[in-house]
Amino acid sequence: MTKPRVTLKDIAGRVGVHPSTVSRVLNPKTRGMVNPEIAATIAETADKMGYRPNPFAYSLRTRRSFIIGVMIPDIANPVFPPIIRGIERILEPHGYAVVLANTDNSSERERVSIERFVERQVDGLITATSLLSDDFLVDLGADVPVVFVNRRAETPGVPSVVVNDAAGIAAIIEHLVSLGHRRVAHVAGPQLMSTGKIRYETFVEECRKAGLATDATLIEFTDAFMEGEGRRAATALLKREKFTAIVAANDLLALGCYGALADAGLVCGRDVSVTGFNDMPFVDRLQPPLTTVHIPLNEMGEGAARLLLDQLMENGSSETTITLQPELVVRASTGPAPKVAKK
Amino acid sequence: MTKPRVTLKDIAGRVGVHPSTVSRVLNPKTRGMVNPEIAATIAETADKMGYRPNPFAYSLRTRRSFIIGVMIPDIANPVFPPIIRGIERILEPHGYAVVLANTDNSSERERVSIERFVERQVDGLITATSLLSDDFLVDLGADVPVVFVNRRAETPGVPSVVVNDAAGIAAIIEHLVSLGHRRVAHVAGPQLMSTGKIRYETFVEECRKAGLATDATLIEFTDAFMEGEGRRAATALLKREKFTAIVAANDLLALGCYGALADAGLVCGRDVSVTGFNDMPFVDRLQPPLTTVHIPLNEMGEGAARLLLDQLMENGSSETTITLQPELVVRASTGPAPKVAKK
DNA sequence: CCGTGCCTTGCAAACGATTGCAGAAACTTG
DNA sequence: CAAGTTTCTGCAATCGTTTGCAAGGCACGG
Repeated sequence: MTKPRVTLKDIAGRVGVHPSTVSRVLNPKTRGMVNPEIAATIAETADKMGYRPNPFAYSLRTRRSFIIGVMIPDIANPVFPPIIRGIERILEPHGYAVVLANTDNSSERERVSIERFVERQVDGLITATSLLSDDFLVDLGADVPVVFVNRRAETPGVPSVVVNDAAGIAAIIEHLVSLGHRRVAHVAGPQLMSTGKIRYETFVEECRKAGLATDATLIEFTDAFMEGEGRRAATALLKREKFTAIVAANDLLALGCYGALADAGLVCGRDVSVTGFNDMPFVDRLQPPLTTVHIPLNEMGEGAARLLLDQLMENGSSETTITLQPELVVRASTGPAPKVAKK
Repeated sequence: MTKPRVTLKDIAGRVGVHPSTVSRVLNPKTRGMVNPEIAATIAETADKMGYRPNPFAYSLRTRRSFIIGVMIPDIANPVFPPIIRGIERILEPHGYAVVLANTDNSSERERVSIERFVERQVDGLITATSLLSDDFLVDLGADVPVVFVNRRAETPGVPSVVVNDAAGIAAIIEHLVSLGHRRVAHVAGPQLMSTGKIRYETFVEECRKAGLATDATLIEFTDAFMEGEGRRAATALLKREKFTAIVAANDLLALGCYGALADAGLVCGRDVSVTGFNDMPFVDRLQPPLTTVHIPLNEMGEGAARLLLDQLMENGSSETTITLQPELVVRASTGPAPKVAKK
């Protein structure tokens, strides 16, 4: 029993004008073209009849879908929901809908997601921590505006919003040094991702500057920013090295470290300190609460959405990269270095 | 430099047939109509030319968008991501894209979200823990199939997937009784939501059956399933009553109870036991780990998607309500009742 | 050899908007 | 008052599909 939708023609018939006139009235940009009196009548009856433009007809004609694709590794990772809400907060008022794609860190799934997006003719793309190289889109022959979030673009000119990873890592090292730690291990993120790479490089650099131990064996790389990998890496480190603290490249990896420490019968924050990165929701409620670097997730989303809008509206977008400042949050997972480095 | 998309006409021109023939070949249902040899040629060149159907033209003609709207309170609430992934796992292989709407528990925002969905001509709707009455859609004059998840429909015939709340609450009470608790408080959910209501009613019923205290003052209602409300409610309870355990209507409320206990200088799990509901991600890592009722979030999403597909395909869908069984998970937030009920 | 029916295929009309173009009416202006 | 200009509105094409209808070709039976 669907009551058929009201169309421009219906309104036109009612008012006694041509559909194109109705179209012009209903489009703010062209409304000025038509006689104000008639325009008022049209607008009124359109309203009265409950007119809703048919998005397909509109999109077919104008090739604008008002859909934005957002590609993330996994919505179940608490880092992403706030980013997404930030994106939606900005985009929704402009009439855009957001379609999500979870890739589970698989570059294959990234490919098909993007292909799906292009098929669906999204007007723009926001992609978080992607594995693919910058030019994945030109390969597809599509010129969809893209914004990276939490991933630095190699190509200059590709807009992205990132945090100052180096500053965050530096703050962590400084904090650990002030607590007396001298041998600090690093559970590094995937080096294919810009965040993983920069955090690792900064870690090495800052340790050197601070005069800390810089043995290569104090570092263990992971394949993915996931808890399981963190656990594996920390276990390996505990097996081969002595240290009093672990700097994990993000919170999820830190969570894995918690597990490894528990397995080893060590108390996190007393025997070994652990730090994370991101300050994702709920890490303040962990056992123990995690010392980490807070990054403004909401603003990252909003920034990405704004950069995208800039491109969509062809405003000579002034800025192309937004860098946000992180902030160290000290909680109970870090404490004074114990006298003797635990094995 | 967008290379213009390949259309049916392009292919037709290349092969030397009419576009409608190409259309028939590319549509599995009508492919049988056309000469197999020609069909093969067409399929091949379509493939070679990289044909991608224009979704707008298709939707305009057929009035199917292949978009499903999913309405939830807040994606940042860890209960929902697994549900959403479940939905997508089922829907995506059928070509459907999912558009999310966060309502922040505002019925006003629910209204506008639904209106947006209808405007966009979604093919179906899945809505989680909605405040609106069952018939919100008929008011809109739209006949979009709907499935409720985690919300019981009042109207019979409206498909929904829910968990057996009563069994969950019963298990909790049984557990608390076995630990020696006699005075148990309840932080009840909003009574406008079916889950809040059923859990509350079952709580009262089970307390009575088990011979526990049933003072009305042992119960405090909340306006929303949110941490802040849980904290407020638990604080109020602590101020006016004696009890040794709190049954919260869900995990978020339980989290609020944690806060209230900490404020009062009480140790959760020793002085006062706390239970939740849902077993959302990360509650096993809380301080202390939360005793709660596990519900299969992924399956809820999958079930909802399947029920929706049933409606979309007009299969005489056999079942209309899926009820999933919950399971008590005992962790450290519950312990033996202390000798003297804490005030 | 012709009528009947099936198998293919093309034609053209939708679906519901947007928009360049042209013409009619109204208004300036000298 | 004529010529030119502006303002408004309608016409019709277009976006890329799908699909009812009709017609051509061919085989077959009588």
